[in-house]
Amino acid sequence: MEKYREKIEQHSATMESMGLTPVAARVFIYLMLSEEHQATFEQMVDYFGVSKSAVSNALKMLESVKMVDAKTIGGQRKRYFSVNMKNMFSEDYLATRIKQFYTILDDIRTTRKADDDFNGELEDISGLYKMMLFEIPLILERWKRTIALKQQRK
Amino acid sequence: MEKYREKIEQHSATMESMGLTPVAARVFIYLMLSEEHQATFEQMVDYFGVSKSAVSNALKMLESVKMVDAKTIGGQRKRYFSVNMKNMFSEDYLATRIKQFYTILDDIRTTRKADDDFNGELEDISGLYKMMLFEIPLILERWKRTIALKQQRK
DNA sequence: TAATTGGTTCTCTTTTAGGAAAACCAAAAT
DNA sequence: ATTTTGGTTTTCCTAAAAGAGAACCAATTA
Repeated sequence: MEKYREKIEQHSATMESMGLTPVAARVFIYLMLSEEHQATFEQMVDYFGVSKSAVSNALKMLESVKMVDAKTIGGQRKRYFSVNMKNMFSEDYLATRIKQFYTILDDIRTTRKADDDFNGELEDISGLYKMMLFEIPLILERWKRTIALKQQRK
Repeated sequence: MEKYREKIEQHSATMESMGLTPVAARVFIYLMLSEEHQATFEQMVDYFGVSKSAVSNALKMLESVKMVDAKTIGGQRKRYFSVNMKNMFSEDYLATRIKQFYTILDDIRTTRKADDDFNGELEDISGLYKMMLFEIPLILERWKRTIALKQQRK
């Protein structure tokens, strides 16, 4: 893992810009690069030289947004944490955000009953987000099929 | 504008959860609800009773991400700020974020030359994001056509 | 039963972000 | 030439976030 220090720093910066805390960002990248793409609590505390609470809270946060999950091996108490790709930016998560946004737009549109150009724009953008909400599941559907095909070929 | 106080508070909470600062969120919603969907610096300072620097910085931030822009009227120095719907979540902005993300995934995939299941997952998710990058312009294209049609009917 | 392991939670400190207040500045008006 | 207008920038303060360190706790092991 030593050889990855620099790379972890670099990618973590990007993840921080997407809203992760410093330690959470590092843990996330670390896990993806680690042997068997999983690691223990202790390994991460040691590697980064940060406190147990920092790692504990980072993991808690990452688990809460489904970016990471933990498994035990052979009934041992120790947990192995790993990045959970498939759930990460789930349909639900995206859908919620999109809905939140066009809900505001629609409300503003009906509140200001002006029927001017700006109301038209509000309607247009709201329409775009609704299209997105409709199209995204279709894209995901197609994506899943390409994956299924890939699996078959193996 | 007085009658909107509550509504502005309510929607601003959502916008804050999407990453805007308190004042930026309020300015953004205020502008959409205001007469002619535009307002002056002074109006906002007065309405919210916050400092000029708070409003100035909020506007600076909102302009930098293309959510708001300013125009002058009749060569006057005073600027009228308004929400810039069409640019807001522009293709470029989305594209940059999406690229940032799959760039990390692709780099990690090539770095850990493991060729295991996890590498497969990385490739899958990266593929999804690339699909998105490809599909989004198509959706935008169709969206623009529906808008054009609407314009014609007027 | 005591000690160890694998964390979590609590309290305290440090860092950072958001905003206030005042100084500042350029353009326009007087 | 001075004052006013329409902001911007700088400095400072406060509050919130991130993390340290120690205490804690439940499960396991000795």
